[in-house]
Amino acid sequence: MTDKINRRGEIIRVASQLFIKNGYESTSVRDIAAGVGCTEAALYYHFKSGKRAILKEVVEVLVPMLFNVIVECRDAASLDALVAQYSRRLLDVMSDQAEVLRWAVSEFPNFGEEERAFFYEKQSMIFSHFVEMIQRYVPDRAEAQQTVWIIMCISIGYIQMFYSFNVKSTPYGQQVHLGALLARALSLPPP
Amino acid sequence: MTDKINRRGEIIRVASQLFIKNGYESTSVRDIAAGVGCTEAALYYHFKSGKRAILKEVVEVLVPMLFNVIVECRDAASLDALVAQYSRRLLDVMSDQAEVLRWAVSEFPNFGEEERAFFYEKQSMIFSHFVEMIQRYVPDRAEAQQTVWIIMCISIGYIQMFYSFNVKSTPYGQQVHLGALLARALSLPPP
DNA sequence: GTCTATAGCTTGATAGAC
DNA sequence: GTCTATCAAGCTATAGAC
Repeated sequence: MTDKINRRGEIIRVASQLFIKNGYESTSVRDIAAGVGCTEAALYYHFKSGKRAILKEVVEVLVPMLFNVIVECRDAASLDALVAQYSRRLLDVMSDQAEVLRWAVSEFPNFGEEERAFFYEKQSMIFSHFVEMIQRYVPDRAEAQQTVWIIMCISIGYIQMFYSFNVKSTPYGQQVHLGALLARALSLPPP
Repeated sequence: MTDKINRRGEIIRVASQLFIKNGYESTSVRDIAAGVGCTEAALYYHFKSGKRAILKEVVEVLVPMLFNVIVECRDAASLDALVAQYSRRLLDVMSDQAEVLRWAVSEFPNFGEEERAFFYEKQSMIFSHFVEMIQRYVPDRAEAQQTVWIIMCISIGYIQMFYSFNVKSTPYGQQVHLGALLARALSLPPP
């Protein structure tokens, strides 16, 4: 009810940023406390099991961000339109997306059973949802699944390549366009 | 000339493994010394600038591994054959490749200017080389470049998805085949 | 080249007052 | 709920003997 009602949420928010920026191991409980503007001891009041408990809740905030772009592309008129919309939407949130993806890859080995289970559950939900969306245009289920894998692999690879590694196009090559890559890979007319 | 001639190389070898397994930050100089079988002080004899200097040389060993798979697929008779050969070869070394890729993604933000420059130089060399290989079958340069980007993005995405995250295929779906994904994305006959 | 010893710092976590 | 104070354990790095 007071305006400090959300110390806990604030801790998660600050911790997310720090974990993404510096990694879990390199972020100290002190750093988090400083960011929030309280002492370390106060953190241990809110999260009895300490740093690990904070990670767990951060995962529950960040992992959904990884997959949610997809859901927002319902009601496209065709596969072309869906792919165009998807890649536009993905590029909009790319910087965030790239950070979260890089973080997820880095931190995944440190995840415990619970965090992994949560990740797989979200991934699986989104995959099914995506396949259903694609089946409107590609009725054959196996083919729709393959389409989804291609979109997902290209998206992940593209993000890693051009955002995490910040690869510039080579001297000869103009900027690489995600939409064009996806269109070519799915044999759609170029955007 | 003695059999301890390569203490230095041994340090790099052990450090590479530990950095990949636990990350740079979480690997202590003590861990490396223990793995090598000497004291920390001895490490500081071989690497005057300490842990950081070790990272620099580890990068020079690991980054080339990331890209070298590609080079080994010369002299294929067709694009189909090249892609088939490439994905077979990549799957052979996939575990290593996945580990090194995950490590590179994780550690990239900690790289200094020199390490980044080294990374980009290798990446650029391999990209050019790959484009030339593809141009035997796809003479148009822009199209050959796009082909390479598609192969690279799908490979990276596939590795991250199925090795770094260890995503199992969903209930409905059979195992996802890298070669099939690449063939479909490049409009080649399925393998 | 390799060792022992240690300086000087940061870490995650807790006890106990308010 | 939040604080001060403190802890043991860990860290990188160096000095100096052999």
